[in-house]
Amino acid sequence: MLYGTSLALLLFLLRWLELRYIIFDHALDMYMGAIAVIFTALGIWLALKLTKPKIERVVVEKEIYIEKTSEFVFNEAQFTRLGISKRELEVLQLMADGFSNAEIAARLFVSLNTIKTHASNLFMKLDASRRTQAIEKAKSLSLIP
Amino acid sequence: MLYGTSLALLLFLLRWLELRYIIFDHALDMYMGAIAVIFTALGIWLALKLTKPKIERVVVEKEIYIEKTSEFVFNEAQFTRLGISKRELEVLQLMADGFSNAEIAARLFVSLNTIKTHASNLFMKLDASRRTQAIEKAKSLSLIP
DNA sequence: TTAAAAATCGCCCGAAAGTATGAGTGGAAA
DNA sequence: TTTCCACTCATACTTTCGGGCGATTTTTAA
Repeated sequence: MLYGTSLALLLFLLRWLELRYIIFDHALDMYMGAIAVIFTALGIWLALKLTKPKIERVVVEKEIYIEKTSEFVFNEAQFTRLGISKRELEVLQLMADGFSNAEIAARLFVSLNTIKTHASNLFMKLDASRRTQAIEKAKSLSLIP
Repeated sequence: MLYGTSLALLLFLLRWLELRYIIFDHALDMYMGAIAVIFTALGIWLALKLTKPKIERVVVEKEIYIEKTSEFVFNEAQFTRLGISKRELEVLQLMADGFSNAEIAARLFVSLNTIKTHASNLFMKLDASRRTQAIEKAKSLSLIP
């Protein structure tokens, strides 16, 4: 056992000496190699450190539900965009409330024909051909509650 | 002029010689430097080539406002209380969507008269005399969205 | 199987609704 | 002052709606 151990140690020593010799013999090459490795590492490090990260914009759509019970907010933008007049809006409102042209006329103290004209203009502006369509559209545009 | 030119040339020659001497004198250093530069470049190239592109995720929150059509809950109670039939409800829905009787008839593959009958029955049951009124009432009773 | 309910369709007629066109008035802006 | 526009009204005509009535055929449920 002792013999075996010493033999192994000797062998190790020889190996180490051999290695040292090789290293010594090829000192320049090793030096070059070391430099190459080190500077390669430096290059990698530099590249990783100094490259600008590619910015990726992730749009997360956050849905916000508006309570229908929340009080009606009139859409001024659509109102002006469509060029609807105040009087027309009144008529539209009353139409949506289920009044007939005659009833609207009476309520606004104007003639039936006037209401018809307003209605006609409304239909044009709202791109509708029936009062029900106009009401639908107006509601979806938040022109009326 | 000739004199000036030759003087300049001479100066250039001297400079060149001086440079060569320096290079020769420091050949090893230059060599090392070149290796360092080359391997640094190699490292950078390696890093850029072999690493996944750095991606920075920027989360942008976009708020989307959704008209809370909040899960329209059909009012079964009112539906049965008023004795409205399924077919009538269909007609009611299409009326609310702004379709004319003729359009509804075409959509449901029945005659115009049939739609008129359904409409008539609806008006009775909803205690309305106009389709706009019927729609109003139906909406308030949550029979349609 | 049978009665009730629902769905289908027809016809007539008057009342609304909607179209097209023209025109007068008053207030605000240019 | 003139021009523009919202508002008003009218006539004439077409289309759609809605009421009233009756009828047949499915479906559904007792």
